[in-house]
Amino acid sequence: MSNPGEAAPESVSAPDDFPAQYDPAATEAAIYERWQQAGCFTADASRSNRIGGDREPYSIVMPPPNVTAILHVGHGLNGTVQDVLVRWARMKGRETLWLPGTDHAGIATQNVVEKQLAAEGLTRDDLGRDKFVQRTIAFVEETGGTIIQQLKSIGTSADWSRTAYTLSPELSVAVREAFVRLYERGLIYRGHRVIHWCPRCLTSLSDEEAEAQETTGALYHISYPLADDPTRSITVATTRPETMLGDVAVAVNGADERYADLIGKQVILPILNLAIPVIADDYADPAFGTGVVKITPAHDANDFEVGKRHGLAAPIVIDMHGAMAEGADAKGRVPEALRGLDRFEARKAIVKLLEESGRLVKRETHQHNVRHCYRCDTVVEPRLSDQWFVKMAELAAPALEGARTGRVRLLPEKWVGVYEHWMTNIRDWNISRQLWWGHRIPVWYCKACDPPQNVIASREDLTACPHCGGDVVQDEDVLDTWFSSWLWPMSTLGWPNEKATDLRAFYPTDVLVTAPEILFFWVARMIMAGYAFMGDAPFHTVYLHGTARDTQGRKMSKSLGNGIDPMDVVRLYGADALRYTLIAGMGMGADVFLDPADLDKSFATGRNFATKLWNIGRFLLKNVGDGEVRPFADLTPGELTRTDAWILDRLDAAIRESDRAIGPIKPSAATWRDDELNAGLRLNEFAETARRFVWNELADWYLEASKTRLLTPGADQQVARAVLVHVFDQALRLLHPIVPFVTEALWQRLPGHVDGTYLATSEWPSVGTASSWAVAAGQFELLKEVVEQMRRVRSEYALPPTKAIDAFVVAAPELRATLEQEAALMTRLARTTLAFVDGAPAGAAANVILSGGTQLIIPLAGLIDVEKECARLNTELANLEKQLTALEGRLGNAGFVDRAPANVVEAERAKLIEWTTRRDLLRTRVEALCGTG
RNA sequence: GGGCGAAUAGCUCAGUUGGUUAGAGCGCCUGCCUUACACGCAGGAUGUCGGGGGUUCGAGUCCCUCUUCGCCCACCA
Repeated sequence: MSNPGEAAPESVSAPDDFPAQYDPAATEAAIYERWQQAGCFTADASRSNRIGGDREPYSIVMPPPNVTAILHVGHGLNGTVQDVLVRWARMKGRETLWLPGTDHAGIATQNVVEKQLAAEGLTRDDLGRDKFVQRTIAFVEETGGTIIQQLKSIGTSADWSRTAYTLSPELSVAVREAFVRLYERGLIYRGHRVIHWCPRCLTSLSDEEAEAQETTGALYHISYPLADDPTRSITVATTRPETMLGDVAVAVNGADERYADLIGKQVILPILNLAIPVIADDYADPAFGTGVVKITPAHDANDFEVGKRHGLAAPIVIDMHGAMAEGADAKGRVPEALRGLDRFEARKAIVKLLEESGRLVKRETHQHNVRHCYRCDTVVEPRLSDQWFVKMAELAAPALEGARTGRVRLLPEKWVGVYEHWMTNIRDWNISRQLWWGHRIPVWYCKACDPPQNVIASREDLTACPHCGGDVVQDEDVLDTWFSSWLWPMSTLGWPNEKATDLRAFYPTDVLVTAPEILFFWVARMIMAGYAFMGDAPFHTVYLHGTARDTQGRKMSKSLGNGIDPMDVVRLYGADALRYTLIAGMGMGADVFLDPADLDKSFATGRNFATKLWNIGRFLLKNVGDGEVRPFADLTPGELTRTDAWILDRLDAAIRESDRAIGPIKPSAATWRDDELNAGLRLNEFAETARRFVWNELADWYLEASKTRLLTPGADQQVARAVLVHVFDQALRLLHPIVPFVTEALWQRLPGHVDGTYLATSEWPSVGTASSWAVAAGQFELLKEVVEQMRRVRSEYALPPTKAIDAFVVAAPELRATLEQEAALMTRLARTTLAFVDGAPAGAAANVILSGGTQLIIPLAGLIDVEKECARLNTELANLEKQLTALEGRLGNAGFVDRAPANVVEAERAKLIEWTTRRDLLRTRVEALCGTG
């Protein structure tokens, strides 16, 4: 993390400041500070071409972490993905805005503060609402900035000048506006029904916040005797016997013949000895349990509906804390002995009472889902109460349509089905919470007026009733946190002020990056809000990334203690190592596996790569120096060597593949075309492409091949210097989105670097005029093949590097001329001298047939095991002949020749010629070396 | 119970509309401290693409089926 007390160094590019070992801790903070001072991440809305500027905008809103959160690997993963996209877009010349912020996180934050109070022996009621809110504000101010600082330390290139907060005055205006508009459209209403209630958090929850968990419970069969004939009884099955105190009926299916004669009769509710009716309702499923279900309207959402259909009362026998109590309509329903008992204790007590009275027929284990509070994991209690709801079907329609038409795409695509399923079966959203921390519901009640005028939703605080001027009181509840989050892409840009510059410049945004867990909580609702309030989707792409897991595949979590603190990784190996490891390890939507017990091993990939880059930089500085370098653009094709052509060709390939892996940056039309729907956002492919280029091509071949040129004064030395600087410069640009710090540090040190310019805001590479390099690049490929084969032979026969060997090359005239020119280079790279001959030398030798029919023969009299070499060659020959037979078969097949695409057939024909030549040569070698037997 | 997805090297995964001898990283084996890098260099091994059937000139890729694992949703008490 940057140390605020320490000024950023003047320059990090002094040549003597190039330590042999890369030290991320020393460089990263300073570089981040300079980016910020230079305003690299600040978006200029006026440049957006949506409001007359000269650039296309690119914007991402950051999923706001909870204001009191501490960075975990999940944030790291999420932030890094976005940062890669944002840095890429910025370098591609888009006016780029990454808008950060935090979420006030109603329940979560309130819980934390209540825990603090509990440690002091206090409850929120002891403080009272105002003091509690003040205390929470103070707590958030004190600790709330931590995650922002942590995000900075991993390189987050967000525009901090626009940092938003879901509970800020500006966003509160948006929340009220959204509420009132929906209320006025009749889409927000107050409902009296059974909702999910957390008896610990003491608030209602939405369906999404009440998470189902598979639980092994018991199904209790209880017999209810008939009122007019105690010898007969009816048996009900229930998982929650404690709720029977609130029973008002038992229901059977009207079509169930077993119970047809009982409908309309009365049964006696055990324990209470209360007569309740037997009713017929389709809700009772004859196939489940006994086919008889007890009806407890106040404590089960389905029973409530049944009760409503039959005009039954809804006695409440469990209070807000989950304890047995006589609530509304429940006079005399909770026996003295059970009052105040926790619901689970009461269950045991009631089961015992039933057992004693012989009413418990049987108890069987039963697998079922029990809902738990997503914040505190307490078993949710269905509770009858008045809550505010949003009618969702109307809002869902355009959001569903948006996904179907390709206005919004979801990646990976498997989530589309999940999204559609949820949208088409959407249920109304309970948005009121009985909390103190959050947006107060903007509704006031007048005692004097009659319905519906007594309920007033207002954008402004009300002190008097607009109808009668009398006293009003505001609704005590607050809104679900997600009611502010769902407006995030609009509210952070200035909505509801539709003239706001940022809103016009940057809405709709581009990509939303988040975890699939909050697809319904947040993403789907944002899309709905976008259509409802702005008439368009808030983004064109939703990228749902995977989860960080330990080596056993368990999700990293605080409670399991298997998490990794990203700050540890930053301290030990640097933010780049963290970022590279995460990006490289994360396939599209796939989870990332890390070992919390072995950080060294887990982050070796990223650490090693950063070190490699650093060392390439050191090599460059040492061999190129910081003297003047010819501009790459001034080089003429004739000056370039085959090696230069090859690396330039590879660079172009790397650029092309990188762009294809990340892009397209946005849909080519208003909606995504079918062939674009699944394109891009393969960040791991991007990482691998860039890595392969820098490491396996630039470092392993170009650098090695250029050493002599760089050390030999003359014109070619200047060409080599120019190409090397150019290619490394381009490579740093390519890698910058993934490993911004080390690339910036190196880029600043490149010869010719202009002070005050930053890689972070420099241009993304574009492909050169590759066609002029293609032939020479192909020649280098052959050279490379020769070197690789000579190395292989050396290794195979365990010939020490000090042992001098000659290799004979037999090649077609034009190839031979080329190879002869590169003899010195090949000799150096393979540590083997070459002789060019017309015929293959006799005697014991290692034999290699290369592409183009070139033969490599390495005489190894006394060193070679002829038998072994013959075996190897014979195997190779046999394989080749098998492949040839198959190939000939394919080409002899009319079906193939007629129906396969022309280019495929063409390629197969070329292959046939190549393979035939190779086979013939191989045969000759086998005969020469091993005899005809 | 409904829906969606996956099964490819020891591990994690690529393999885009069917078309070369199926790839990468990590791990593993061998040899090297070669003047940027041992956090490195060079070389190597490893797959009846879950089983079975089908369509096709051709199937890891398309269809059917079975098996096994995920994920999402759900008011069977």
